[in-house]
Amino acid sequence: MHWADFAASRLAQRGDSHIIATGITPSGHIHVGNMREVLTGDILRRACSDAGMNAELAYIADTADPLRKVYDFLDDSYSQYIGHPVGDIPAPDEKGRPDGDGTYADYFLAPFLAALDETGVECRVIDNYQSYKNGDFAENARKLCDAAEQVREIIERVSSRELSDNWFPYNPRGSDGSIDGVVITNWQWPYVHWVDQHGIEGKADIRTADGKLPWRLDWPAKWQQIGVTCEPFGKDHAASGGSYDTGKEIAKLLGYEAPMSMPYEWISLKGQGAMSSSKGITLSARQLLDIVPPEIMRYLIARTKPKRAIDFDTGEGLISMADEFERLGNSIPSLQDKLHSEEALKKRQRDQIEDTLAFWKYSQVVAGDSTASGSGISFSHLSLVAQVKQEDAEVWKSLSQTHGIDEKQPSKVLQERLWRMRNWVAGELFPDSSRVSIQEKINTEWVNSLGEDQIAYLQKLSESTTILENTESAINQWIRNTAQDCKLETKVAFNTLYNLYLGKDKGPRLAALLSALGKEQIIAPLTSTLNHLG
RNA sequence: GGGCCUGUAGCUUAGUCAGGUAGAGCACCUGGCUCUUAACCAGGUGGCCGCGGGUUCGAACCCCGUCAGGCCCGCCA
Repeated sequence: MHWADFAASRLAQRGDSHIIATGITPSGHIHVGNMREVLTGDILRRACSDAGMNAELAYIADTADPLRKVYDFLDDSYSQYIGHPVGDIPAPDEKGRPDGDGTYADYFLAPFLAALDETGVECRVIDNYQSYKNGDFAENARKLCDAAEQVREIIERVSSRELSDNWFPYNPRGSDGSIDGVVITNWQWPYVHWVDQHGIEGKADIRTADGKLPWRLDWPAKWQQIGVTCEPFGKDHAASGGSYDTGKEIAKLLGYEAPMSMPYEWISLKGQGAMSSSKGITLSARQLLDIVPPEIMRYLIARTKPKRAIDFDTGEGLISMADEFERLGNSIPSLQDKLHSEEALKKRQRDQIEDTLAFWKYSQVVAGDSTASGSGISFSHLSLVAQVKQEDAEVWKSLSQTHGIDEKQPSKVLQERLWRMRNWVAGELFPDSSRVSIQEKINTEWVNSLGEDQIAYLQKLSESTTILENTESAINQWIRNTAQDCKLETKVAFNTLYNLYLGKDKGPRLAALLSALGKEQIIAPLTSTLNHLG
């Protein structure tokens, strides 16, 4: 059974209506790791719907969280905003100065939400800072402040850590707007009285956004307010004594049963380590979707159990995963037939087929549409054609010859695949091993190792270039017919030509490659090789 | 120091909760396609299931220990 269906079946035992929550603090570029959280939630939501339950995904933007530090991508002038809610401070401009349009939170949130939309994630966005302003936290904040000693006991016991004497279940903002270094002097509904690091005194109304609950309390308070029944979260929260453990007890204090947990592992970038904004190891959701088709991003998450770490390879690994996805799409009908046929399947086989079908189902950008995501063209082939053909029209023409697509009206999926492929090929993430590079110089060692029959073949090719037309089919005929004339095995002929042009034993469709090169470039290596042989 | 997660073929992994001959995909090899070999189709090679012990008729799975990687038990998410 697919992990999402399994989780849905456990949720079904709790009730038939569910709110799955997910959220992050928009303190910087929102990266692929965060994408896993949201996609995990979205796939679970679909699984619940498929199982006949009502299910909604709530995306909580933690905009009330304070700016922790001046990140590398920010100008030093941001130091004045440390401790201020990210939903309340200005966005950075292109130089990282706090002079951009809109809020800091929106600046990072907007592209991420757009990326979610592209990936087929359906969610209700909840702005946490706004929730504080609306007074949504008032009741829970009151209960927690009234039960301050009990709350302290829970956190100290469960996390086995000692809280400072002046710890209080509410962090008000001081006279400069920062929550850092503010000490509580008194609590009387609805005011928390404080003295800040400048020695200035004041009071915060907990029915407003004059401050916020500390994270370990903010979380369970939100569960209760929103009615969260399940939440995927990073493995850090899941560790014993971590925020989920304390959250469970705090929720009980608030008279609410904690949501079902769903811990997930990190995504790291292959060869670079864990995603970390501060170390500069990061791939934002936007950067990702500029090269990875959304259905393939979904596939990555859907096929991997949440507890398993993902080492994301944006190079060769992406090509092979995308090819796998394409093959999977082609095999769906036969898998379905196999599952429904009378043929006796072992349980293991059946499970495996069911899982595979689920991978495909949950990868679809449009839920329920099981045909739209396949493009019919493998990634590896598309990468080649995209490199060889500069004009899109030429790509469609080539694909119509090789794969029978409609040259005039390529599918939308395919068009999007191509622009992403072009972005990828143009950037640094594209793997060198898949780059097509024509040999600049002839490899004399290789030339000297050529057999008589191969030399005769090259000779014959060279003699017949004058009448050669620069089309794929003409070039293909030229290669094959000449080989036949020389009584050279086709296999050897191709091997020889791959070595001549690419310096490799194998390669992409040679006729396609050569026709894109142009006649002069076809002839030059032939001539220089024959000259070398004298 | 205390706790949690992960370790299965060269790579990605299923199976661990409910013990019953270790299953896939990629790569590789072979064959097929009077279209090419990085396209497509069929078949094949490849596993002391991290390691050591225990329970059992029987262990990848349960128990104890051990090694390796990651995470939490400060702030913050």
